[in-house]
Amino acid sequence: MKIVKGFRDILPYGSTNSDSSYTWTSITNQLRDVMSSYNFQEIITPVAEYDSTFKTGIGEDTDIVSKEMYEFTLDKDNKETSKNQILKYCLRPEGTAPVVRSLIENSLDKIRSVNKLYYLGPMFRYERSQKGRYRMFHQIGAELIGSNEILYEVEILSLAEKLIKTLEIKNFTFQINSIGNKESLDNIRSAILAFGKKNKNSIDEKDYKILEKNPLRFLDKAIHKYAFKDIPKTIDYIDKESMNRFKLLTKLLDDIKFNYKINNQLVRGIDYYNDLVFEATSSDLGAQDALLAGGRYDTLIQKFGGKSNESIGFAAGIERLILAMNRKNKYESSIDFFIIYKEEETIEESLKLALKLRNLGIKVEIDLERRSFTKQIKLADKSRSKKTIIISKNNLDKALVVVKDMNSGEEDSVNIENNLEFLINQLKV
RNA sequence: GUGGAUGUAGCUCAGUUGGUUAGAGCACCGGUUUGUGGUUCCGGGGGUCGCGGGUUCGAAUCCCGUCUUCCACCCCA
Repeated sequence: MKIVKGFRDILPYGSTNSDSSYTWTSITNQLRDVMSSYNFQEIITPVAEYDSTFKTGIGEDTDIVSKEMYEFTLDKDNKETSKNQILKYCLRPEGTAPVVRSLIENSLDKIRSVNKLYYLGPMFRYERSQKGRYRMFHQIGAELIGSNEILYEVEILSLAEKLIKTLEIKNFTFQINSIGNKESLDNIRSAILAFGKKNKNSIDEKDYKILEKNPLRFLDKAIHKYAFKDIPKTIDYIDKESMNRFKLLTKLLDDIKFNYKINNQLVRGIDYYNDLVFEATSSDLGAQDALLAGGRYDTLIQKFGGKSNESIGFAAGIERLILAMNRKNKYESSIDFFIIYKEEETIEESLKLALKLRNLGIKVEIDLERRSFTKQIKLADKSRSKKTIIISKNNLDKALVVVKDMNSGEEDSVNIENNLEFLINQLKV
C-alpha cells in the first residue's frame, strides 16, 4: 500500500506547515478571505476534464499538455459511446481552462457581464518532483472575465500581492511585461528566430531546437546562458495600443506604490496570454521559485466557442506560498476547555458538562480513561488548552466548578447552573 | 527524460576493518516527584535496518537490480 508518487498526505500531526492539516486549513481560509475581500466568488470545477479542454485551452505544443498531463481512457466508455469516438480524460493541470469551460457551459457570461471568480484545489502534472514541485499540488487562482478595463489589471495585481502579504511572505518580487497582441507576438517570434539564426554558431544544439520550436520559450529560459548583446525585447515589437496600455499600467501601479520590475524577457509557458504577463518569485525557494503567475487572455473564451470576452487572471501555488512563509509551527491547534475530574465518581457529571458546552460550539476535551488528576492536568497542558474546568465532588454538590487559566494560573469559582455564560465570556478575554 | 545524493523505531540520527538478542535523543504509554500542569527520576511498548536477489559459516554493513525521497537540469505554480 503506497501513496502515488509525487502526491502527499496532509496529516493532523504534520511536522511542517505544509503537511499539517490544521495549518493547511488556516492558510487556505486566509487566502479565501482575501479573495472574498476583493469580491471574487468561488467556482468549484471537477478535478477531471476531457483532454480537449486543455488541448485547445493551453495549447498542444506546450510542455504541460504534450508531456505533463495525467491522461486516461476507460474501457467501459466504449459500450456507451459510438466506437469510433474515444473519450480521453485527464486530471486538470491548471485551473483557468476549466473555469472558462464552465463559464461558457453554464452561461455565466450571460448572467453577468463581468465575472470575478476564484478557485482553490488540486492540480496534477506529471513531472520529476523536487522541492516546491509536486505531481499533485494546489493552486488558488483568480479570473476576471469580461472586461479589458486596465484598472482591473491593477486590481488583479494588487489582489495577487495581497495574498502574498497576508501570509507574511517577505522576499518576493513582481515582474511584469507586455507581449502585445497576436500580431506582435508573431513579430517577436520572427525577430527572435532571426536573431537566433544570426547567432546559430554560438547556441547549443539543444537550445537551438527550442528556439526553432518555440522562440518565446527560448527568450524566456535559454537566453540567460549566453552573453548576447542586442537581444530582442518584446517591448520593441508590440503594437502601439498594447504599448500604451503597458505604459498606462505602469503609471497606475506607480500611483498606488505597487512594487514591480519590468522584465522584457518574461513570457509564459501557456499559449493563451496576450498583453500583460506577470510573475511573482521568491528568493527563498530555490529552483522552483515562482509563487504565482498570470496575465491577460483576451482570446481564450472565443477559442472555447464563447463570445468575445476579454479576461485576466493568475494562479498561485499554495505549497510554494507555504514554503516561502519560512516559519515553522506558527499555527497550532488548541482547545478552549479541558475538563478535569478530581474523583472518578464525578466522571459522568463531567462528561455531561462537556457535552453541554460542546453543544454551544465550544471546543472541549475530557479524558474518559479515568486517569489520575495529575495525569489529566498534564494532558490539558499538552493539548494546549486555554483553560481547565476542575470538578470535585464537594463543589459539584453546590453546582460549582473551578475554572483555571492555564497561562496565568488564576482560578475562579463558577456556578454552572445559573452562570454558564460566565464560562463562555471567559473565552473572549 | 538526464545527472548527483538519500533510505536504520512515529521524528532526528548513531551503528567502528562484515561477527552473536540493532542503539540514543525526542515523541508515545505507565509510574514517580513538583501544593493542581510545562520540572525530576524510573520503567515500558514499538524496527522484516526501503524492497528483491547475490557473495559469505555469518550482511544494517560488500556486490547487482529495483523503488522512494531529495538536489540540479528541464519545466513551471
